[in-house]
Amino acid sequence: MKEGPDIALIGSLIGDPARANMLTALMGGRALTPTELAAHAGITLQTASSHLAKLEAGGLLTQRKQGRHRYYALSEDEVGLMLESIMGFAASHGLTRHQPGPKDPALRKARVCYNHLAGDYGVRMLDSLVAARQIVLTGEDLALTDAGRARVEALGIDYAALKKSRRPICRTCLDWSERRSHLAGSLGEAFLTLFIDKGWANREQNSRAIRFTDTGEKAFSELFPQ
Amino acid sequence: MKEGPDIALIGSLIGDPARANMLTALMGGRALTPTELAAHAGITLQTASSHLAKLEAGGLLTQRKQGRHRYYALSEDEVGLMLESIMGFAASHGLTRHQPGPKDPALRKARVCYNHLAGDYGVRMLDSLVAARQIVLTGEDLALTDAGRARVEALGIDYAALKKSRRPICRTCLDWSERRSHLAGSLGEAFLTLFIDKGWANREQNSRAIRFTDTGEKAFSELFPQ
DNA sequence: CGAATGCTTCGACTAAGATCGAAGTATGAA
DNA sequence: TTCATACTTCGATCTTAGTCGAAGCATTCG
Repeated sequence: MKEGPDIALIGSLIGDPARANMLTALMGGRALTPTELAAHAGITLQTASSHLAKLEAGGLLTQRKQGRHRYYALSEDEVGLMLESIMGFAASHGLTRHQPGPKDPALRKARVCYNHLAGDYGVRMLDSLVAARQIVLTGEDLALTDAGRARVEALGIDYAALKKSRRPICRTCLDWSERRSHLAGSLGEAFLTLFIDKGWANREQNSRAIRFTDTGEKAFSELFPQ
Repeated sequence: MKEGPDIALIGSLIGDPARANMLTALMGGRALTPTELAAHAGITLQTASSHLAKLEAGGLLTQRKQGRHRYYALSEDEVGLMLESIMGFAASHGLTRHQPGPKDPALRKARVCYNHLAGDYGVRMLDSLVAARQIVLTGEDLALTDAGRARVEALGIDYAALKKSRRPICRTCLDWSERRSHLAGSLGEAFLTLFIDKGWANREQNSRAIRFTDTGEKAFSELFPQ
C-alpha cells in the first residue's frame, strides 16, 4: 500500500531506552557481552537478552560466540552512521541524557564513532587531508588521491588490504558535536587503529572518549596541521 | 548518568507505524494537513492530531496555520537527512512496506527527498557537477566553485539569496536507492524548484516520484552530461 | 564428574500508549 | 446569526511490549 522503506521497524528498535543505551554503548566500538550491556542499560540479564535478540533480528547487531561469552557489536558501518545522524539531530535540540559534566569536553574533543575518530580532532583530520588535496570528492563520495595514497602508505597503513575489501575506503560521517563531517570508512578505522597502536591515543574505559598522550598530541598536530 | 544525546526519544517518535507513515508522506516535500496525514496513516483525525502534537514537540515537524487549515512540514533539512539515512538502512535490509510494483522504478529514477532531487537523476546531477569542477569538497562538506557559481546564476538561480540564509548551500544526502550521495541543501532545493518552474518535471500526486517531461529529459541530459 | 558462570527461554505481571467516540473550539461561508 | 468544516481535547478501552523471577542449556574449571 505504502511506498518506500519501512522506517518504523528501525525506529521502534532504537526507540526503547534500554536498547538505545546498549546501542550508544556499542558506538564505543568495543564488542560487549550481554552482561556488560545489561549493566549499561540498567536492566537484568534476562531483559537484555530479549532486547539483543530483537536488535540482531533487525540487522543492527551481530554476535560472535567465544567460549561461554557472546560478544555483540554493531553489524555494519551504516548502523554507526545512522545512529550518529540521529544523535546529531537529538543534540541540536538539547535532547541530552546527561547533565553537562567533566566528561563532556573530552567527548567533544575526541571520541570513537563506532570504529573511527570523531569530535574536534576527527573534523580537523579530514579538513587537513582535504586542504592538502590528499582526499577529494568524486562522484562516489570521498576518494584518496595518489598523493593521499602515498601519504597513507608512508604511515604504515596497508592500502592494498583496504582496497581489497568491499567496504568503502572513505566516507563522510556527520559529527554531532561539531556539526561538520569527519572521516569514516575503512580508512577512518585504519587511522584510529594507527593512533592507538603507536601509543598516541587511548580509549577510555566505559566511555566513547579518546585521550591523546602528549607525544600523540604533537604527532597529530604535525600530521594534520590546521 | 549516561553520556551523549538521547536517541531513544527520536527513535520512539519514528518507531510508531502511524507516525512513520506521516513522516514518509512529508518526505514528499509538500506541507500537509492533519486530515491528509490521517488518510496516509490510515487512522482517524483524532489519533493523527495527537501524533502530530508529539512530532512537533519532538522538533521533527513545524506547523503553519492558514485559515482553518493547519499545514505540517518537516522542520529542518536535518530531519530529512536523518530519515533518508534510516530509509537507506531499512532498504538495504529488505525492509520495505510495498510489494515492488510499477511505482518502484519511477521512484528509483527520480523522486523528492523532502525538498531536493534524489534517485538516479539526483546522483547523476551531483556527479556531473563534481566532474565539471563546479562543486568541490572543502572542509565544510561541499562548496560551489567560482565556475559553479557562474553556472548556477546563468541558470537563473539567485545565488545571493542562498548565500544570505544561514542554511548550508550544499550538502550531501545519502540516497537509499542508489546508495550514493546526491545534492541537498538550499542549492539542491533551488535546482528542483527550477526544474519544476521550467516545466521540465512534475511532482506526482500522493507520491514522492518526479516525472520528467520529454523536453525536461533533454534539457537535463544537456545540463548534466554523464 | 560436580560446581560455577554466562546466557536463554518461559510465564506472569504491569504500565505505557495507541486508538476512537463524544464533546468542545476556531475559522469561514451563507 | 446559523451552519459547516477543520481540528483539538477529554475520557475510556484495549493491546502491546518491557520487565523480572524461575527454570533450563551450554561451557569451562577444578
